Amino acid sequence: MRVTIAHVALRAGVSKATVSRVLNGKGETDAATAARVRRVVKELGYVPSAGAVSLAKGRTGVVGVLAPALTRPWIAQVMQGVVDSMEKSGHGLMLFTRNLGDDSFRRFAGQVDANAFDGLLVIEPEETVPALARMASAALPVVMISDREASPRIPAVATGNRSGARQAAEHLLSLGRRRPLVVGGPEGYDCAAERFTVFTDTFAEAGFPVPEQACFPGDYTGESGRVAVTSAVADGIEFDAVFTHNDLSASGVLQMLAKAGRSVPQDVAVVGFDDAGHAALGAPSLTAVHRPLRDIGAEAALMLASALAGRDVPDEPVEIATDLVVRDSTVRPE
Amino acid sequence: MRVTIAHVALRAGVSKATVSRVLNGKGETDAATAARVRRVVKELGYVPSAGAVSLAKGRTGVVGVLAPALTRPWIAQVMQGVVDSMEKSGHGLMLFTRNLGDDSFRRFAGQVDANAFDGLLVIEPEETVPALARMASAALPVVMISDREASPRIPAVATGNRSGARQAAEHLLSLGRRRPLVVGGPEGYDCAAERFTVFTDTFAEAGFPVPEQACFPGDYTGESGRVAVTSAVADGIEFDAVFTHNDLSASGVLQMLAKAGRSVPQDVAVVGFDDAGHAALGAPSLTAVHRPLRDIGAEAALMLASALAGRDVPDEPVEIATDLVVRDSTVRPE
DNA sequence: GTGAAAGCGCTAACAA
DNA sequence: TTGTTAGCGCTTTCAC
Repeated sequence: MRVTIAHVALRAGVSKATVSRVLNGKGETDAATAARVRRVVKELGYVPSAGAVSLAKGRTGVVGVLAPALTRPWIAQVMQGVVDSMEKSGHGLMLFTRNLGDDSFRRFAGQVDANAFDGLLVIEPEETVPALARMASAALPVVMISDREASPRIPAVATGNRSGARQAAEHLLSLGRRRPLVVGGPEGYDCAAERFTVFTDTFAEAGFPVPEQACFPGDYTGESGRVAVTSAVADGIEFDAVFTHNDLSASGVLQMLAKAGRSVPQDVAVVGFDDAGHAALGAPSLTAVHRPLRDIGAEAALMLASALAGRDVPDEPVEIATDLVVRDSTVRPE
Repeated sequence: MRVTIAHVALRAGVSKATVSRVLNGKGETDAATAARVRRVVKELGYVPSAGAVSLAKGRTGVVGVLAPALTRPWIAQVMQGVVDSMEKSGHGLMLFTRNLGDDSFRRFAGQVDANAFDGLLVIEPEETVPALARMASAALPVVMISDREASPRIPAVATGNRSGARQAAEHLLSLGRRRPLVVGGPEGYDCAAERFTVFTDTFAEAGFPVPEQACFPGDYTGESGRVAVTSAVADGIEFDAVFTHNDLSASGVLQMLAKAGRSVPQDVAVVGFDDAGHAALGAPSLTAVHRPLRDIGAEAALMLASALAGRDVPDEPVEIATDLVVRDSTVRPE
């Protein structure tokens, strides 16, 4: 049978209250008593029941984390940052993904209603923001990782979609490229929309608007990169650069450019996004917007821990700087 | 203030016990009473407190999941399978990684001692197996995902390290390759050791033992693939094939072979492992042992759910079949 | 400094 | 069929 606080109390010859005090460091306790209690705790291998503690304290020590899906490499990176940071602050983390659609979110919301969490950390909340805002206003600390316009009163860490897209555009412009192809992300994804808008705006401001037929929707897979290049070539669209919204589709682009006989970077310069995994590994290696994903996750978790500790957190979204890592796909080494 | 079962009881004009019965479908309840209770529950938006329920029932509805780290793509895939499957079975999942070393495991073990979980799911337990065995024998259901020799009494799902390594070797042998280079994984990783042993054994059995200098340790990064090829070439080691322990190091290999002027697959055939992400995307695309990672995760979660439901689970490790996906890096399309 | 007692919000015997 | 009474294991007033 489980060792409970009652066993410890009995054996140490004190009351349960005293054991609790010693363990939580609350109130004054006689040094000798405390030592005795601690010895018995060790002898019995007593560990307080997490459930009972949280029922009594009204806090669970657990935060709920909601992510879109773990299979996209950048999210896995962010999550690792979150996990590490949360571990350090001593919080448990219950993981939910929205991989199975609405149902997934309902499960998450159900746990929230069941008071299972002290706080929430949501990655790319998208359409769930209104629901989150409601939870946040019910005195539940919420932090999100998102580039979306900050929702009122939900602290956020921005992932650099805007700054990254601008860096990519400026890099290509500085190389004299004027006619980029853009391979985007899925319709309805904010991150995709932002990267797209900022990139094309930057080109337009420089006097080189990107024509509509040079813009291809994508789905963050290699296939969408291949399709974009194939159809651009087939349609006779002229281009001297390609900006893709992630590294995977950039791979597809490089692959297809090779088949089409366009040399990289001479004929076409290619820039990817995220730099989360294999960007450095291709031939040619891929120039990419690097997002410090682990740091982003860790920062968000830290903010949440702060909020849980009663400290206050920045109102403004915290921007984590991106940087462009230049590799062979835009600048051939001399 | 939170709505509790007492509020519902009061408003419905029944006792808390009746509300509980209606909600849990236990015992007989008058249809009219039940309907009234349900109406009040809806009106008040009552959701039972997860903590209180688990304290009273002695079950938390939560399983602890311990993974090595999320940043390796294959693990992220497995985890997604686990998450999806667990969501369907209605269990919560607390995530821990061993990313921060011993400390991480201690935190996990602490939660176990605190009775925070109904069951445990561990990916690549490695050196933690003895500790897990202890937990398992304390009547806590444990399932692991591992190719390691099954620990006594811990149900396991095997990830196909052995079968995959054999498929890779047989494929290369069938292509007439006789002198493979092997780029392994980190020392001390069981998975690496198994892939290595099975691969070299298969070659040896065919009459072509792999010399020691053709075997390179690695760390699952692209860099280790580059280093292996570079030093093999520098040392004048002859080879007509490379087997790497994951896709990432295969990328490094391909990259370096290109620089060294060896054509793939004519001069050198390359086989990767996992097929978890970008294998299809290189130029040439990579032949790789494909592991159905999502399925592996889902299967393990299913087994755990079975165990939690009191059904019994297979003693023998469940093997999920791997298959070899042949691409351009071993067989040039006609 | 320490103990007794009253909860935290729920479930489960046992009666009625 | 339903209510009453004890807990689940801990924390936290309030006395002493």
